[in-house]
Amino acid sequence: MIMERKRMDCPALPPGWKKEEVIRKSGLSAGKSDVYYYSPKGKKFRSKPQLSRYLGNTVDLACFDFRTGKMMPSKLQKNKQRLRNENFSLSKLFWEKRLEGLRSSDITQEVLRTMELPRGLQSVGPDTTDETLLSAIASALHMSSAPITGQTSTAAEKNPAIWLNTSQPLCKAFIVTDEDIREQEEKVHQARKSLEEALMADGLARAAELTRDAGSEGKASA
Amino acid sequence: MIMERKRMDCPALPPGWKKEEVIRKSGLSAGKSDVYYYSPKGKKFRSKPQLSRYLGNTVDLACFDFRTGKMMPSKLQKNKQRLRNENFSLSKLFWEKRLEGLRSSDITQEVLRTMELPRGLQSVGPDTTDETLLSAIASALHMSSAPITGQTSTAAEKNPAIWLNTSQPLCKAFIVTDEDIREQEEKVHQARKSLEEALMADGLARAAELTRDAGSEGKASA
DNA sequence: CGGAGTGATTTA
DNA sequence: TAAATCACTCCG
Repeated sequence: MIMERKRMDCPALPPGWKKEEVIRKSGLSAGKSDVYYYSPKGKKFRSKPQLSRYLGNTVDLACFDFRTGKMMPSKLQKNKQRLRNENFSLSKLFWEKRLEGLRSSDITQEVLRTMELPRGLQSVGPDTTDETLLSAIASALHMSSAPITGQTSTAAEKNPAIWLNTSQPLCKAFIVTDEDIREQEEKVHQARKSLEEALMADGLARAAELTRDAGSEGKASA
Repeated sequence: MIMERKRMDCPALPPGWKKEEVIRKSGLSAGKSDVYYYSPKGKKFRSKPQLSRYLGNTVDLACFDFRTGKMMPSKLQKNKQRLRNENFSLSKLFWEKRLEGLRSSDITQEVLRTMELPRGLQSVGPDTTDETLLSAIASALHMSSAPITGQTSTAAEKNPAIWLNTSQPLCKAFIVTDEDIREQEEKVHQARKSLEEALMADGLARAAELTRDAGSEGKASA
């Protein structure tokens, strides 16, 4: 029988980290449980994102199952799917960002240079030849203008990578209407906003986490 | 741009019911939307089955389209077709379920005997007569036929185990239709699962608590 | 512990 | 496959 409510060593994490499971005793969720982790210094973590932010890339939590405290290779699959989608979004953001850059260098570009980027974004960023830019434009247009070609490419929508990697049927996407242009402008606007928010949020989160850590540890050691 | 996140009157439902549509803002399903309904008293409903269970026979939702909030006569056909097929083996399911209940009950009894139980549960556990089994079935049925007794137990809906603590007015639940039985088949299954989980969890929690207490007292008296 | 928001699973 | 339902996470 498992001992709940006790801080257990967690082999999947670095030495000194503990895991605790607390059963809810009443309310609608009676019987459900909450899982917490404690750093070697005693800081309490209540969620995987929180843990992730703290550990950064010192530990890869991609396969880490927060509830069980174990590495679950099976999760990798699902994460891959997720990553793919994230790459997708990031690709979109990145290229829309590029387009925007053609018109004006902007605040967001500044931000990008001055802070660490999400992994997915970095991997997309490096190649900036005209050819890839063109593909990206076509791709971006395609994604938001299915009606133009009459296509309904579910695959492309969910996995733009297939469009980004193919050198081919993008020409069709250039049959564009005014409305599509307007639509795209809105997309760019929203994308910029989203990106800024995401980056800001991430940066702030890290800062906040670190600040709190300092606070907690201060208390703990006091 | 449409204003989402606003509770709209829903003419297809009784007066006072509201409908809300919320767009998912992030994650894999970003852009998709969820539809919720709110009863006149403000209770939130997240799916048609949930709504159905609550409204029961007071409102016929056969043609009700949950997403749009409107009556769609076209839906009726499919429902009738499906029901006819299922009626085929309904009584059989019911009795199979009853037999299965005997077995399942025994399994749970094992659990009950091997660990300490919350006070309310103890009174239920030891007794294995047909009477308690009947009560259990009635209780379970009751959960899916709130309209019959006019009761609305949020707690019961979310955590069936809570019903084990109530001793009563289950007899009314036996005014049941074939469809109710079919639905119940699934309910019973889920309820049993939840119950076992809840008992296990609760038992473990108590055991842990006792262990800890014993430990503390030991230290204290030492 | 609650509950909104999102992931995971089931259904049509 | 997508839509509908259900389950869970995560933070207040």
